[in-house]
Amino acid sequence: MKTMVQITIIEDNSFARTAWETTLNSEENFVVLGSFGSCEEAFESEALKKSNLILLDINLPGISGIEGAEAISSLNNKALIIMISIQDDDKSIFGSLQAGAIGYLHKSVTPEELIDSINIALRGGSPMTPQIARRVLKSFHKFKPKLAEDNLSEKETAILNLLSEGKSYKKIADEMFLSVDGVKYHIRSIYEKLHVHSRAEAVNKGQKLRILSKW
Amino acid sequence: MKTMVQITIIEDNSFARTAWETTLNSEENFVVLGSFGSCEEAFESEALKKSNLILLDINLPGISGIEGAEAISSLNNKALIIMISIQDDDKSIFGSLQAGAIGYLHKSVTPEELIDSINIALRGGSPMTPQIARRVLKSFHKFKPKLAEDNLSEKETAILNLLSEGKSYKKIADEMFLSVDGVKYHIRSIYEKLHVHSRAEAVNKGQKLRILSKW
DNA sequence: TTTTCAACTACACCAATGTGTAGTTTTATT
DNA sequence: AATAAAACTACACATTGGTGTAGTTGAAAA
Repeated sequence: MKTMVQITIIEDNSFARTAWETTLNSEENFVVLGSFGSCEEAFESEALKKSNLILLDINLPGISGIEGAEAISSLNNKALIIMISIQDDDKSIFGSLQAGAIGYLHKSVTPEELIDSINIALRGGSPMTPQIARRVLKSFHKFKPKLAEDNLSEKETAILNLLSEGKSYKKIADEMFLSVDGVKYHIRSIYEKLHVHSRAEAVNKGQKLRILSKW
Repeated sequence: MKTMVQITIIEDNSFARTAWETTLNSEENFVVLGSFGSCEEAFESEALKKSNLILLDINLPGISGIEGAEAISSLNNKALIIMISIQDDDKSIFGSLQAGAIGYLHKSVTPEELIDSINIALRGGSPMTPQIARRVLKSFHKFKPKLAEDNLSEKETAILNLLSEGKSYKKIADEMFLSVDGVKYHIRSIYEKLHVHSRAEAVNKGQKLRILSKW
């Protein structure tokens, strides 16, 4: 017997659940180990631990799909988690991805698409609709303020980076060949441009606006 | 005449360039407005400004594809930029996405895949290979340290979030029904766990480890 | 040339921060 | 019940940080 892909389904709508179950079971190398209407039920069985792929609905009674994904990935971090949702708001999408999901499908997937998606996941890919992909990519785009004046200058960006490393005014001054008050001068403008009043806030905003590098 | 999709190609390998050009021109609703061997050349022409889609190689002589993407998206932010690359390192991928690209293809794409990808982009999607998608999604996953001890407790996480908002010890103490020294007590452990010695560093690390929310 | 402005330097001052040390209460372990 | 660890509270103190105000300089705009 070939190596089977062992799948768990968690979805509260029983029609959808059984539909997927039969679709997947009719594939040669797929077995549905368990299908549940809630995370709570799933956790009582052994299916989760043995599965190498989990289809997880976002909208579940009790423990939500996102919370579930988090729990599952700490229980069995080898399992690939694919979320299936009717929502496509930022919270659902990014929450899921942060929780460890590697794919995000819309509930309207056809059986063929579902099977393709699972195969993509097994091959190391990330199945998702192009629209979701765009949402995700957008979150990487650099923030472009309307007015050029709102942009930090090169010097200011450099100082913000040093601030983010926790360096004191003195150290920054030394590194940038400025007086301590010169550093303060620039920091004043940084704070003004970012509308903040402390290093911590500035660093936070710098990250969110992708002024500070993230990788 | 139907509305044409106006395309610019920037790719230094002339074989690839002309191959794509002919592929795309043979499509009914695509026109290649210009194809160039470097960003410098492209910027001298009007093609870029008129295009609504740009295929951009990453490895270019002179101005790199990433720098080019940045320049192009500030010149013409309606244009959809699809990167085409043989590299798949983090710097290339995330640099491109940050620069404003909405898709990322491997150079080995077939003509059919290229056309499909362009259509996906035009429909508001983000064409990319499943493997690239996985890389991108991975960057969202929460950091999971080996030892549970290294994890911040719920209270610590809450405090770190307040720190990131620039709140003073006093304010945090009030909000969390603790004494100022109680807050300090927790901050000591936060700093110890994150190996930092200041708010700014802690916020920075918190963001990088995805302890602080990014959206 | 005069004016303007950005880029500094300088000083002052209080609030906030980081850290050492120590004591108390609560919670979990044995 | 005894003990240990975690979760605080408390105090002290040097350092750093944020901000107001003001003066200098050099380069660009009028």
